[in-house]
Amino acid sequence: MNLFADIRALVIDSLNAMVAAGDLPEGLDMANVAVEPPRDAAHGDMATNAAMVLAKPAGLQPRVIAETLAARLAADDRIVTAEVAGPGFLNLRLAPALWQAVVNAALAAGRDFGRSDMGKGIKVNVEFVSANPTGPMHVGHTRGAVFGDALAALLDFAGHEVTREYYINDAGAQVDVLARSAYERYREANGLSPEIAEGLYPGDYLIPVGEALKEKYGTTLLDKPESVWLADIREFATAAMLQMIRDDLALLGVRMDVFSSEKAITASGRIEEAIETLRGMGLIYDGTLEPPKGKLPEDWEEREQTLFRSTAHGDDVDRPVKKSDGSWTYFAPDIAYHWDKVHRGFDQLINVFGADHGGYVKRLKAVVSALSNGRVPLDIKLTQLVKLYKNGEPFKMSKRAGTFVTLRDVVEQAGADVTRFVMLTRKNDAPLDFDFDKVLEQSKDNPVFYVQYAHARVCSVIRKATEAGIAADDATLGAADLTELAHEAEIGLAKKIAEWPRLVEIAARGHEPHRVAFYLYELASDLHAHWNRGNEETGLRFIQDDAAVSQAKIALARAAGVVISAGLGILGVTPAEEMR
RNA sequence: GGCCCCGUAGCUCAGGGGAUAGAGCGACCGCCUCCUAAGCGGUAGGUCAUAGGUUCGAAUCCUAUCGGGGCCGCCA
Repeated sequence: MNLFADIRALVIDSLNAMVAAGDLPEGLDMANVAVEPPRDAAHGDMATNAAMVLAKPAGLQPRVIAETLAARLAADDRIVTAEVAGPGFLNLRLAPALWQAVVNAALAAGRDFGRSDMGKGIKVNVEFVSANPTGPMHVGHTRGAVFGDALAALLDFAGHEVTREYYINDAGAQVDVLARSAYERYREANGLSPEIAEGLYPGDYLIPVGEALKEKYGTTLLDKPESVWLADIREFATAAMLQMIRDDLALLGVRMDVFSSEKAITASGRIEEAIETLRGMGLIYDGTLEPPKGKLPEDWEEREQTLFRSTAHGDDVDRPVKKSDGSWTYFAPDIAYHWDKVHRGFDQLINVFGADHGGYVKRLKAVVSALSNGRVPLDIKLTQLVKLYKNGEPFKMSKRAGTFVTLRDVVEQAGADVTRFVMLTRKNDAPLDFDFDKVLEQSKDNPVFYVQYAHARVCSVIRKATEAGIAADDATLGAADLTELAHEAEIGLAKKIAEWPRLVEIAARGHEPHRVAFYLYELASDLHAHWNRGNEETGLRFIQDDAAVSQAKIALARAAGVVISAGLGILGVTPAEEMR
């Protein structure tokens, strides 16, 4: 049940009736007609811009349209008043029964309240994390993991068919470096001193891998040339790293549906297929690139390479797919991988990358555009840096030094719920400060706590009522007579609840899970405020002497709790039943 | 040099064509005999970086400029 959608439908019907009656010309585009909550609640419950949007194409004064529309809307028994205001806004007041019905709908649907079918039949692939399998996940990966997982959950809630996917970069030079690093740890496990040369991965996490290699190979690989052991150790170490990454993701409650391997795609011949397909479109050619403007690299020299004409699909320059020695660039398997995704029948692709991959956005969009003939949109969400603070001091992370702060460090200190919520209370493209001290604070300064507390209060009311002998189970609350729920403060809370289905669609459409977090904060705030009004006006308390009246009021609280629970579910945060 | 993101209250940030631009923190003043005061109410605080443009209407869209960050052919 989406009350805003219902009323918009009523407005559109009324406009069509006006067309039929000759009050409006035919053929008007009503796509921009919106029904939304007014900025100022004093204006009414909902406002529509219909008259202003249609005035110009209809060749009429906005107020003329608004007056006629108002008269028609007022005839519907759901509309109490329809007033023309300002330049042509139409402010609507709705019958209290509609808001009460929202409470009923929330109780009937439970955590499914707000689910949408806007994504029905749309297959979406959300690729996220895709960290190199060369070490544990760090803080930056954590943000991408949380964002991608919440976005996937949001799209699912909005009715899409969602696949969570991880692309394993297990074919490039970095996994050779991993193999060499692991080999040194293998030597170490055999009592030799490791030589962690410059450029190898120095982290301790490879020590157990070295020991496992000793278990498997004993001393047989010692003092053998790299050509003997590289491939085997690479495979072994990559598998170990991937398992570590899966464990890290599990700490956050993130589970992937599909792991795609760069190595497998390369071996499958997909690269050649994809490049030939592009060549058939005239988008592959041999040529040379202009040197980058500004600071010229010292060793710049012109070389002929195989290039992808990405400029034909919106990129700024064409991009090399082959190095001058004829081997593939990193971009080539990416082309094959995205071609593979298109071929798997997805209708929309979403990639979540760190902001340092910003330079790849245009060329990947060009690839997907070319290979899907423009059918499949690719949205790339870049997550900005996370700055960690503790005791007022910034935490540094440096993968090279082996001293970077890992996902595990963060989750063990802050907990998965807190980590997830905090990382979602910011737009993906804004930098994020993560202060361990603030994030663990139990006060209203901490949004995680604040929202959790609101949910716990609802649970508390239900417990108290039950103890007092008032049935407050969902079935009873769902059947409660809500006509008692008429106070302006109670209707106000119901209105906030009514915004939830609309919020879900807006957030899903924009691929913006942070909107859920902000909405939950607002809803929690409304609930806390309403709770405190009970101090002054005892008639607003949830538990009253009369059981039936109590049940109506508790139903309202429970409806808010249901929405908080559903929203936290999307964010991957457990709703607290009590605070400790 | 080019491309991408950002610039909104003292601070951290929402809002991203619509009415008088919001929240939290910090400051100040109030609220517990009462379902959790782990909370609530109020006051103060703004040339929405700047300058043009589009529009009935711009913090929001476009252009330019300034400031911050990121990226920029054989690294992944």
